[in-house]
Amino acid sequence: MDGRFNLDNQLCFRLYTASRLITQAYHPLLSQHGLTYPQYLVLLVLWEKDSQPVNDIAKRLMLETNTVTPLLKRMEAEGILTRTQGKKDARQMIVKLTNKGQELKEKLSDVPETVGRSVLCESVTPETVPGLFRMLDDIIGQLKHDNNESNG
Amino acid sequence: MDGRFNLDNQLCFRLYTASRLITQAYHPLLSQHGLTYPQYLVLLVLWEKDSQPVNDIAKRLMLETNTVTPLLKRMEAEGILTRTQGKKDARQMIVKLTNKGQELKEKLSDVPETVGRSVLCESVTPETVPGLFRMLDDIIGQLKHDNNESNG
DNA sequence: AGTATTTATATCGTTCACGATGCAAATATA
DNA sequence: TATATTTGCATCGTGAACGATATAAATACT
Repeated sequence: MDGRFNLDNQLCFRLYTASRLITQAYHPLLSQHGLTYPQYLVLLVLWEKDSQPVNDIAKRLMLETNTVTPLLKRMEAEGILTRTQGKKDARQMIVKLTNKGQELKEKLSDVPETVGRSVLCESVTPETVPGLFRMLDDIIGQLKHDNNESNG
Repeated sequence: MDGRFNLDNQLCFRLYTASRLITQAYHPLLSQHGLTYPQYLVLLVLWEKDSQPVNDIAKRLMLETNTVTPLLKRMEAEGILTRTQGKKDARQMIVKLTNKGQELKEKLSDVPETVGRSVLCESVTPETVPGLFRMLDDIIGQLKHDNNESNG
């Protein structure tokens, strides 16, 4: 009768599950290089633009600095990047890839395609993906706005 | 040139972000009742069908028992449910809602609608949601299959 | 200049996720 | 019936996420 509480009707559960499972799909590809999925996301950001303060990385990933800081420290301990105090602004920590971090770009070059292929199916095709992206981007934009509003 | 590594091209990042943000949207609604989002998912499962072994709950949520067990223990400590050894099979722990757990169903009755409204936007409407569900279900089905295969 | 506020980052505590592993009960096989 | 395998759940260790809070540097204000 009242399907409000039905798990199968929940958008969030689908997003939560899809996110977990696709992260699991990345796992074998990343773990052989000692990386986790969130660490891979940091690399994507730094490959795009090297030498950024913690805050810019966090904003790009829509994460808090209290999530990103320990993550960066682990990556620093692995020799993937360096964290140095900013010169203009001594509060900032500038994050910069090491050679090892830059070399990972080549080593992981087939990851996007491999994972991309693994999600293609009847309803998810090169034709339908833009529509899916649009909906997810809209949801993200909406929620980012709402969540910020309710905090102040 | 080569957009393979562009964060904006990544499906997983969108799913990961959308999942996090929508979970954050649940937070104020759930935390006033002392619940987390994964705990709310357990309640959805038990409201659907009370008195289930740990394994059935884990399978329904597509989680491992080593994730679900501590979660259930915390909920037991809160007096939301009970865990009792199965009679037919002494290995099973049967999870059953307490009165408090059943009463939460009424107290949380407006949560699905509230969260549902908060994600509606131009491209996500009652008309387009079934298509979105279809794609997410396909992705989940695909990855569940793949991930199980690669383990054995 | 001196004080208040904001900003950038970090620390702490709690709760997931999950790989690896352990253990006891149930089941299959010899 | 004895032994091997499978199954259901739990424990342990690690790495996120994130709310709350702390701290120091930068900025605004008086």
